[in-house]
Amino acid sequence: MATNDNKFQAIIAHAKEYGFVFQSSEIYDGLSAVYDYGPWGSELKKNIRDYWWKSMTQLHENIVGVDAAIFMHPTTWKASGHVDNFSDPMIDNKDSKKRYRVDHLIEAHADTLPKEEGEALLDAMTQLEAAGDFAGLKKLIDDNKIKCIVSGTSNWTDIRQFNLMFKTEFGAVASTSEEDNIVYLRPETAQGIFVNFLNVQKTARMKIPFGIAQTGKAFRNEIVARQFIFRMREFEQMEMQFFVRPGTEGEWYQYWKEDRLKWHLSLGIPQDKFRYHDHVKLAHYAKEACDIEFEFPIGFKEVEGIHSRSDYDLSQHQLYSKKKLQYYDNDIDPATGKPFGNYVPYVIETSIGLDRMFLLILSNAYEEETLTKEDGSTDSRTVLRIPPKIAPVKLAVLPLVKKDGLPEIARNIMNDCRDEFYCFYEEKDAIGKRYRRMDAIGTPFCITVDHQTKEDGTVTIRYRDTMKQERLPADKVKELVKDRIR
RNA sequence: GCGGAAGUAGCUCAGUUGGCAGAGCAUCAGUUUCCCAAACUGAAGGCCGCGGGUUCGAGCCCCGUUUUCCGCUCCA
Repeated sequence: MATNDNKFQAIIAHAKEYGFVFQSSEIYDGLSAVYDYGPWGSELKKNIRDYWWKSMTQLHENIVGVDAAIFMHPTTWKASGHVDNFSDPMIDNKDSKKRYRVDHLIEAHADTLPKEEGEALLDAMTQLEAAGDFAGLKKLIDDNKIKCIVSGTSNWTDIRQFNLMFKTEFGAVASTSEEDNIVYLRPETAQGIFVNFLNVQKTARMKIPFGIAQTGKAFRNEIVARQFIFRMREFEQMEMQFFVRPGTEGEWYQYWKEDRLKWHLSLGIPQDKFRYHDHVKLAHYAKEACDIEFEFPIGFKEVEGIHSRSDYDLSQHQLYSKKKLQYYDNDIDPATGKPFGNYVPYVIETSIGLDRMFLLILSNAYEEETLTKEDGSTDSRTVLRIPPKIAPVKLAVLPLVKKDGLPEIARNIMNDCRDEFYCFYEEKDAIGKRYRRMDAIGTPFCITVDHQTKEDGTVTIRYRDTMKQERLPADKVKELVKDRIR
């Protein structure tokens, strides 16, 4: 475990040193649990996103995309349950360090009292809650001598609001009734899909079963921040909501559970680094749920969730918006011989954290390799074995020396290739050093232009993973790289 | 949120009893160099985390604060 911790620290240091991930606002001592992506990090992140997007939309005829706004009508979050379920006052016991929801704490105490006293206590709590009177609630806890079940003491902190969602004000001019103006930064992207369900279904003429994909930022006001980009206040999700006929959700859940793991394996990540974690405790709307977990240096952790969400979300929006969110199914039900007719579709969700996927790729790619040289001495190199198709830089073009016309030839090759994939040109320092620098950012291919190039038009191609070299005609380079990054 | 440890150049670190701010690597400019972190010359790079105190004098001692790391807690 100690070595794995070291590996995690090494990956974080490497990510910073080579321009993948920086702490946000670092010159102001940072902002907790917020990170920025640097030159190679933003390229890698974009490539992961593009690969996911393409495999979802372009390669599935029955999945289309949307790009919904981060701001949504506040009622969205009442319908989804985020406002009521995740904005409760919290209190900590100073002795046991145990944190409670205030209402749970008081309700538990009320259960131990005679019926009338208990109800009186709950009435008092409800009134104070409605008034937002935290001091009053604290006094209620003190007056009733409510104790922590762990420590058995009444040594409580002040009551604080637990805010899952970031709040901000909508409109340039402050309103007199501030509640009217509150909007939230979305805590998940899924709701942008649900509220657009009919828009997408009608305009793209989709027939069930079909899916809607979306990538985008989401925001959660969590309490503490650790574990680098694994858990962030601002993060990016890649979600797909798949709408199915009620009764078929079980088979589609199974389908997506398997299909999503195949996607991960298609990037060449070893299967034994993954496992499913089936949820035993389900959310009230869920029928089935599982996580795909990856073995990070900090242990097996969730990367992606597959959830069978029933018709909960669409039904909730139907209820709150008073708009029908139903689908007319023309297919014939073999049981009745008539069309299936109108219904609220069931939903299978696949939801993957882009930042976690980024960390997965980095964790799997990072290696400190010990090499034995020809003379028997040992050397080390740090290499990122990023799958070529998502590597930030695909090809480095290197003149062996920066004279004798070699840079000009290299520039021509570079210009020929840069339209097709990301290329990097460098003529500084010895060739070995340049190879190692490319290893450190995960560039899968380097070609070197030397004096022989001037005679027969061939260059050396050097492979990142094996460090092997071979010669090939310069005009074959583009096709070779294109083939390897498919 | 609680407890512990640490913040000196981009990175890794040294800094004597409290007395001129240092090294290696990396960076940049050159010279040299025909295939795996080569050599040489030169340059640049610092509010010693921040604020206060003690002192003739603080990177070093004292207090506070902040950030990071480790452990616990939390994580719909």
